[in-house]
Formats: sequence, C-alpha cells, structure tokens
Amino acid sequence: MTTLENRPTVEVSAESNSDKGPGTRRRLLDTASRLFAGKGYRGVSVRDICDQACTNIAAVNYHFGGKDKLYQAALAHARQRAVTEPDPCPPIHTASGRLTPELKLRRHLRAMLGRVFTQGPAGWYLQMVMRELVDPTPTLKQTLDENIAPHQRRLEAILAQVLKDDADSDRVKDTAAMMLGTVVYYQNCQPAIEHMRPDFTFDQPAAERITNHLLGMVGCAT
Amino acid sequence: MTTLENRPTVEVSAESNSDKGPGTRRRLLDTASRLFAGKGYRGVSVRDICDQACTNIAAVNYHFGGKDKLYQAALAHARQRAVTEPDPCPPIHTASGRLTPELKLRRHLRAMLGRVFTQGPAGWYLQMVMRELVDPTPTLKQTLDENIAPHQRRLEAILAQVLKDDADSDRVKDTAAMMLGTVVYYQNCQPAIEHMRPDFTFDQPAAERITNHLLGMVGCAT
DNA sequence: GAGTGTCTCAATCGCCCGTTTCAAACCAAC
DNA sequence: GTTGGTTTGAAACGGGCGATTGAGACACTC
Repeated sequence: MTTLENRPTVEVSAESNSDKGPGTRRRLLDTASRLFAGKGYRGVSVRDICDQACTNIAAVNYHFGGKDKLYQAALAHARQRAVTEPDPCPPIHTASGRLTPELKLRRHLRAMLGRVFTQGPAGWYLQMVMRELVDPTPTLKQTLDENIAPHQRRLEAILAQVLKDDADSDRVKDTAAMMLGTVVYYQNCQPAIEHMRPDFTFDQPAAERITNHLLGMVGCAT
Repeated sequence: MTTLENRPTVEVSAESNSDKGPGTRRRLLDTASRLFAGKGYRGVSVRDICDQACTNIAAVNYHFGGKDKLYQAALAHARQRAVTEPDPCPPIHTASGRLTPELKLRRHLRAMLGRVFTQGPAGWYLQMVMRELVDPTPTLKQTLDENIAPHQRRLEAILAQVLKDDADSDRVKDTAAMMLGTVVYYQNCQPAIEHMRPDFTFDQPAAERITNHLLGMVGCAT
C-alpha cells in the first residue's frame, strides 16, 4: 500500500514535469489558495479544487492527507508566495530612510487593503486569513496565533505611537479592531458591497482612498 | 395529501396549545432565529433546529416549505420581535425633544452595537442580517434591499449632516462602510476576538465604549 | 361512532461531501 | 526487459444534508 509516508519528503517535485506544466502538488496548492481565498474553507469542495487543478480527487489525500491538511499547506504556500510576488502597493521611501509612525501606519494599512483588493497570488494569503476570521476552521486558534495576532500586535504598537497612548489601552485596541474590521468587511462582504454601491470598484485607487480615510480617522494628515 | 396550501393562512396557531407551550410553528421560528443569528444560514442544519425546537424534521417542510423559506420567515419573525422586545440600549432624550445629528448618530450606532452585543431575542434580527453579509444566501439581494440598504442610507444621511458633506460623497460612504464594517466585525469574528483579546467582554458597557470610540472618529465629542 | 381536516412521527429518498480502494500507468534502476 | 517504488484514475464507501413519504394521532363536526 502506498500511503502518505512514502511521498517524497522534500518538494523536489515542485517543477518536475516540464512538459505537463507544474506538478500536481503545485497545481493543487495554487488552485486551493485561490479558491479558499475567494470562498473560504467551507465554501470550496475538494472536487472544485481538483476540477480546476485538472487532477483527480484522490490526489488531495495522496499528496496532503485530507482537505484540512491541504488547507494548511495552501496557507503556508500562499504566505510564501506573498513575499515572492511583487507587492501590489507602492513602497514608501523617505529621505532619511527612517519611517515616522504615521508612515508606518500608512504602509501597514496600504499593504493590507492593497492585498485584499488584488486578484492575483499576492493577495491570496491575506484573503485566506481574513476569511478564516469569519468562517473559522478547526485550526482557527493556530491560524490566529501564527498569522493574525503578530500582525495585529504590530498594528497596535504603531497605533500606540501615533496616538501617543499605551499599546494595551482600550483606545488603541479599539482603533486597531476598527481598522481590522474595515479590512475584514471589504474582504468578506464584497457581494453585498457590490450590490449596495454599484459604483464601487475593488482596485488599487480605492485601496489608496480608504487608506487615506482610515489615516484621517486617527488624525494623520493625508 | 396534506400540503403547504392547507395550513392555516393566518397565524391563529401562534399560542394555540396552552398546555404544551408555544405551537410548533412558533418554536421553530424562535429556535431558527436564535441559531441562524449565531451561526448563519449554512452553519445551521434543519436537524439542529428541530432538535432544539423539540419537533420533527418534517415540521420544517410542513409549516414553511423548506429551509430557505424557514430562514425568510425567521428573519421576518426576528424583525417583528426586535420592535416588540425591550431595547437593550437606553434611549436618548433631550430637553427640546429634537435630536442633533450627533445624537442621531450616537443612537444609531448604539442601537446596532447594543443589539449585536445582546444574547436575547432583541438582537437576533440584526445578528441574522450581519451574518447574511459575510455568508450570503440565495436571497442576499432581497435581504440587502429590504433590511440593510435602508438602514445604511439612513446612516449615510446622518453622517452627511455630521460631516457637513454630501450624502453621495466618497467620504460619507467610506465612513458609513467603516462603521458598518466595525459592527460586522464584532458580530462575525467573535471567536477570533475572544482568542486575541481574552479580556474583551461582549456586553453593553463595551457597546457603549465602542460607540463613543466611533463617534470620536468623526469628531463628535463623547 | 363515522367522517374530515390538521398536525406529528419514524423512516426513507436522492444528493453532495470528504475519504478510501485498488488497479493501471508511469518511471528510474538494474 | 524486468523490477519495484511512485503517481494517477475511475469507482465506490460512509455520512450528513434537505426533502419526502405514508401511516398514525389528534381535534372537531355531524
């Protein structure tokens, strides 16, 4: 019997078959990341993924050992791609090379909204994480600890500087929650937003405008 | 054959059996509202509802004609209860009886957050609507048009007064989206919030504090 | 008591889901 | 060419889902 333990321990097979495109494992990871980012864990079936990845249903269990393991692998894969792919939002430069707290905050918010408003692989990681918040999987706590909590603590640290307050104060934490909530809203309520604001477009100019709007909320000049 | 068309056209059976408590139809509506408000449409099965309502699975199809019809009926039922049940947030009175735009905004936000942070039937309606935003059902557009869009337009009208801007401006709409997004976040990300902020409590004082925080964001004195 | 319409119940249907099976195809090593 | 491990494919399994069935219980009328 050929089980999960017999598969290659290192991902040598990432680009093995040059004539058939990326290997099955890689195709599954890309397709799963894209679909999970768009519809969440419960909203995607392994049949959907395998159909779009042009492979058989059994491949999921062979290569990953189940839908949940595929999800975790896709999350890690998407995170890796997020640092490899070109950043959808322009970087911020200053003459001195040091960023003020206000500019750090702008970069943080702009990066989040820019990735939420991105179609390609660069946005999949953050979109998957945002989906997890409103559609928790059994691995919610792990995902939170490893992928969201550090991010949010960093946001709170920046906000503490901007607001000149303690990082543990309710004011800082409520402000951070408002900002995360706004991003979660634009990510997870897209069908509703499109229906209520037909003229709204999920593009980078909108991300820039909303970033400025959120910055204005905490008194940063735009 | 006894079909849906043969059931009583008027809700005479609302409290028919005095010895067995509320009738099956009423028990189903209450249980469905509570469960849908907590877990959304896809997160609740008709078996869950019927178990907790102490009735048979067939009752759903007999009284309502399907899970989707039960959902719509539960939404209307919860909306009716929301105006009957005591308001979880204290009303606002002024000497003149007229509310300033700032007080209107406070009442609007406080009512939303107060209902999201409420356990009982008074909160079920708004909680169901907020769930619908992130977990759309086939009737999303109808729910939006009838239950959310008017609410949001009213919020935008108030914000236009407070911000002294046009109700159709991006600034007003982005601000309204930020506020709705914050409420959606506190409603739909409760497991994540409880894990990231263990000291956070979903009670009325928290609703009051977040209301003040949001009001401060648009320059209203708290 | 017979008849009738209303409601409930256990059982079952068909469907989609994630998972498993097992034979066939593939491929490098000898 | 043969061998043996690796990967793929079609089919099926068990389970939960929403929906349906048909018999029975109940209340009411005549």
